[in-house]
Amino acid sequence: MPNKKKIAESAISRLSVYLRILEDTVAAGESTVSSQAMASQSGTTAAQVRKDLSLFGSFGRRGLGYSPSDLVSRIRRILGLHRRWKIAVIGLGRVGSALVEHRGFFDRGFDIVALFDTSEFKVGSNLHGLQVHHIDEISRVVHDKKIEVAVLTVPVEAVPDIIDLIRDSGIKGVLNWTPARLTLPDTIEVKNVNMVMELEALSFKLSQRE
Amino acid sequence: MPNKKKIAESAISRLSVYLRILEDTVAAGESTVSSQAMASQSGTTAAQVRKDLSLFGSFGRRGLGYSPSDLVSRIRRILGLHRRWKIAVIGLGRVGSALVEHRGFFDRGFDIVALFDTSEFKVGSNLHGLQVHHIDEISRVVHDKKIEVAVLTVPVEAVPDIIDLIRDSGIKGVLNWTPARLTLPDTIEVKNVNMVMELEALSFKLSQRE
DNA sequence: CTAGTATTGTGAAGTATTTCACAAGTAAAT
DNA sequence: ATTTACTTGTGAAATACTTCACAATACTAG
Ligand SMILES: NC(=O)c1ccc[n+]([C@@H]2O[C@H](COP(=O)([O-])OP(=O)(O)OC[C@H]3O[C@@H](n4cnc5c(N)ncnc54)[C@H](O)[C@@H]3O)[C@@H](O)[C@H]2O)c1
Ligand SMILES: NC(=O)c1ccc[n+]([C@@H]2O[C@H](COP(=O)([O-])OP(=O)(O)OC[C@H]3O[C@@H](n4cnc5c(N)ncnc54)[C@H](O)[C@@H]3O)[C@@H](O)[C@H]2O)c1
Repeated sequence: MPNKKKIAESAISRLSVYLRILEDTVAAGESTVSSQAMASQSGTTAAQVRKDLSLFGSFGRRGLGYSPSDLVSRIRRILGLHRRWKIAVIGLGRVGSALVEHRGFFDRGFDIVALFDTSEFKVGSNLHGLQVHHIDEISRVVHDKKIEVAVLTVPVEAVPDIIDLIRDSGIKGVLNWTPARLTLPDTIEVKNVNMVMELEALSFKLSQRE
Repeated sequence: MPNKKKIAESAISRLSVYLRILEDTVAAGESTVSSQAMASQSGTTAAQVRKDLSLFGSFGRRGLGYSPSDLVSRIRRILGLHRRWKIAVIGLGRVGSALVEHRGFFDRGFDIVALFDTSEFKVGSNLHGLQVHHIDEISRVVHDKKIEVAVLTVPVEAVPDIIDLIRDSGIKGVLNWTPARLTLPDTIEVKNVNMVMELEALSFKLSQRE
């Protein structure tokens, strides 16, 4: 909440990386860590690390370095991870159900608390201890459970059918697994996970090598 | 192969987006498309579209626009998609098997042709018509089948056990689903898919809103 | 043939991001 | 006390990326 200065996307993803490194550093019992140490473990430069941190404050001590445990809480707070987030998964096919069963999200502060589908075989059933709701109930459930983020893992063809429901559900952010380009108001943050685009970027880089 | 000029990562992912839009344009039977039309469908600006394309050549006609079908083949070739790619999946758990059964990769030029695991229940069995090999066979299979890319979907704890095998297997690129930071020579391209980092970026943006 | 409208390709200008480089702070050794 | 070895924080410089703006080209209408 201090400043609404524009922060680069790239700086944010580096902070995520630093956070993991620092958690390892804390676990290893180290009491200080230098920007150089963070840089070499994250594949960037010491100057970049210091600049990234300095966007949010002065967290280190000259001559000494940073306190890993202090920095962990600083970065958690910067990234909004000092609280837990409630997530809904929409579409419980192969990807959706893999996500629901994955404990890695819970471990990092993200609680999957509601599931939605349309299939008559799935609605009403239980998955990993959670009841599957019909997508038409999304507004009510999002409101009741105070859900903020939806992970969208429906077939791309289903997107037009549900985009309005999502828009009006009160959801604040979407992690979109479908290859569709979602049209949502910019009051809703959208992040896309697109495996094919990643493979295409690999293809480009490998092709360039000749 | 024309120029090895450095091309921004961001430009490449936009080209992937343009490609999808152009395929739709072709399917809709349009015979021309303007940079403005591509821009509005992809959420960028007409100048950006033209600049991105001009990094690789002059593909349009002044006053007229571009030929969608011509541009599709141009971009396919730029991205290295004028040929098919052979992919191996390493780790056939929830995520790995979801990927294997997904036809979206095949549809866009990526053939999953080999599977690896260590579990005695999986090695030797069949998945989606493919035999599961033991990871120790990776070098032989990669060589025999001329595989270039591996998708890594093993538990993060297994990464140290297999990183050397991957390094020496002849694989040219890795799509890494694990949260581990892979240490591979830079003759091997690595792309990371990290769901938690995406959620953290969402968390940051939603937190900034207050 | 001319006027009017559309649209590309691209240097130049404008922003954004990364890297440099150094003053300033810390501690240990002597 | 002074020297030496480290290390941060941050303006300034360098690089990278995006946007601007306009000459060049194409077509249609009159
Ligand atoms: N499987 C993969 O490896 C993979 C990889 C990358 C991207 N994706 C994308 O992820 C998405 C899901 O893929 P999948 O393989 O899990 O698909 P899937 O077909 O296995 O599952 C889709 C699920 O969505 C449900 N569904 C259908 N219409 C719905 C609606 N209107 N509302 C709510 N739920 C609905 C279905 O009942 C089903 O349970 C697709 O868009 C796919 O392109 C998949
Ligand atoms: N499940 C998810 O939603 C999800 C989401 C994001 C990232 N991930 C990551 O993807 C990876 C896989 O996740 P998952 O949920 O599919 O795990 P999983 O436990 O379901 O499957 C892992 C598979 O890897 C195999 N394996 C173990 N050691 C191996 C080795 N040395 N060589 C080859 N195969 C080996 C196992 O036999 C198993 O089949 C993990 O690193 C996880 O953090 C998973």
